[in-house]
Amino acid sequence: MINLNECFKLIIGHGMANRSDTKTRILDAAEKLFAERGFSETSLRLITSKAEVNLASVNYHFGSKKELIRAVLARYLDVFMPGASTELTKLVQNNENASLETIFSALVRPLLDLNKVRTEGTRIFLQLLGRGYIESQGHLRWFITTHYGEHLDRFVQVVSQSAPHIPPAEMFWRLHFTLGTVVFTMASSDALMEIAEADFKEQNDIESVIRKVIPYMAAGVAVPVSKA
Amino acid sequence: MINLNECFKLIIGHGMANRSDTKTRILDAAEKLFAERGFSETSLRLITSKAEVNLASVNYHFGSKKELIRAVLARYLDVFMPGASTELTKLVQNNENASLETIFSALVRPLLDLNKVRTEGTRIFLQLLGRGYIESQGHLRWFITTHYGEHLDRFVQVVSQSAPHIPPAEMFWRLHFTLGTVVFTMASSDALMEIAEADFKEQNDIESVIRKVIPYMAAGVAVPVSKA
DNA sequence: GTCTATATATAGATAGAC
DNA sequence: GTCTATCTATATATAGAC
Repeated sequence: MINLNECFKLIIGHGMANRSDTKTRILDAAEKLFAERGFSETSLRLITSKAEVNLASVNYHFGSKKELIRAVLARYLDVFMPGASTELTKLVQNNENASLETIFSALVRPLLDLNKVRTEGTRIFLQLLGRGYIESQGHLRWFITTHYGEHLDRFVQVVSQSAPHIPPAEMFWRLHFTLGTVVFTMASSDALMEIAEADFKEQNDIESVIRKVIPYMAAGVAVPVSKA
Repeated sequence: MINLNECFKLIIGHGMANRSDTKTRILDAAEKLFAERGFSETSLRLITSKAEVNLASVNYHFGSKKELIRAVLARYLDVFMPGASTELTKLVQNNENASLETIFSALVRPLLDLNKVRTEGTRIFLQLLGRGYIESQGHLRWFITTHYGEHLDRFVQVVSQSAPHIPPAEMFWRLHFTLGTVVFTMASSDALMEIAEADFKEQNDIESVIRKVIPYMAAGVAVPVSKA
């Protein structure tokens, strides 16, 4: 008498989980929960129960919760960052003086491509990014800037070139205002879409929200510095 | 032989703490820690040890941590909200068609007045607001909208009137983008000011950051709606 | 690799003496 | 009103059998 589980093991190899592998199941469950509830409000217990894997497997595969968080984000950043850089390069080649709105819009395609990688990928990624910048006291900021710094620098460079009337120090502030805008919007996007639906009968998805926020941010970044 | 503590009790009444009263000491310690570290990262143990009061006194005076959080915010909102409404009223009386930048700027004085109420009051209040909107899953949002809804409605009304080319649904989104901008900026203001100092030798305080962010937000809210 | 069981830490909240 | 001591819940992390 052998049970179903043992039967699978015989077919696909010993020690290999039947369904998709445990590591992936953890990442998939974790990213959804992190995006919805935030990092500190999501326990490993909740993750492993949703993933239908053992509690101890998180530490086996990732070492700690912090490293799991980084792994969840890395899976997206490794796709998005090179994609974004490619788009920026194409843009600069074709159009020396692209507008800010064009530059921001160039990031939309790489963002939406994340939906091909995983269901609701775009929404989840942006919410994760939001949570990450807001919640974590440094370790994610550090992780992102050290691992993807060259892409970020490239972005800053292209934006600065497109708005040469903004001095570097002012641009620093405005890009952080922009980060705040997008990060907060994405972290609360579910709630905001619900309200927009209830109060204005507006149907939105993550793309339409992105399209709304781009003009706002582009106008803010480029507004002339007041002389006061 | 009586000690100093007993002596104070004899003078100012029994059961009354000598220093400022326990409730206030808790509020003062809590608001600093909440602003710096966020709500869920701040334990009652940390608060009471900084306040030099007993752990149990939080529950005695406030009932729960959630209620303490609300009390901390209420102490500021009760000053700020009426002040802001007064400024808006004055503005509308003097100037039917005030610009968005003027409207936002009208809130600066009530904000800075919080520095008179308590040391670093402005910074702490804005950081708390940022943390509150970002962290809490509803209970603070609910508290703010139900207790201060009329002031918020008034603000929305004045802004909408100043940008009549923006339809209400679009204004809803843009005001939330604005909320995100200010809230994220304030929650990370300490880090941003440090970086600006290190990288650009720029000395900033909370007022100068507010002055920087206003033109950004005003431009974003008023930018014409794209026809796409 | 995966499981059970547990170590260890820390949280919010409360009972009851004073 | 304030204290000590403790309850209860929940967290991350790990040891060791399989």
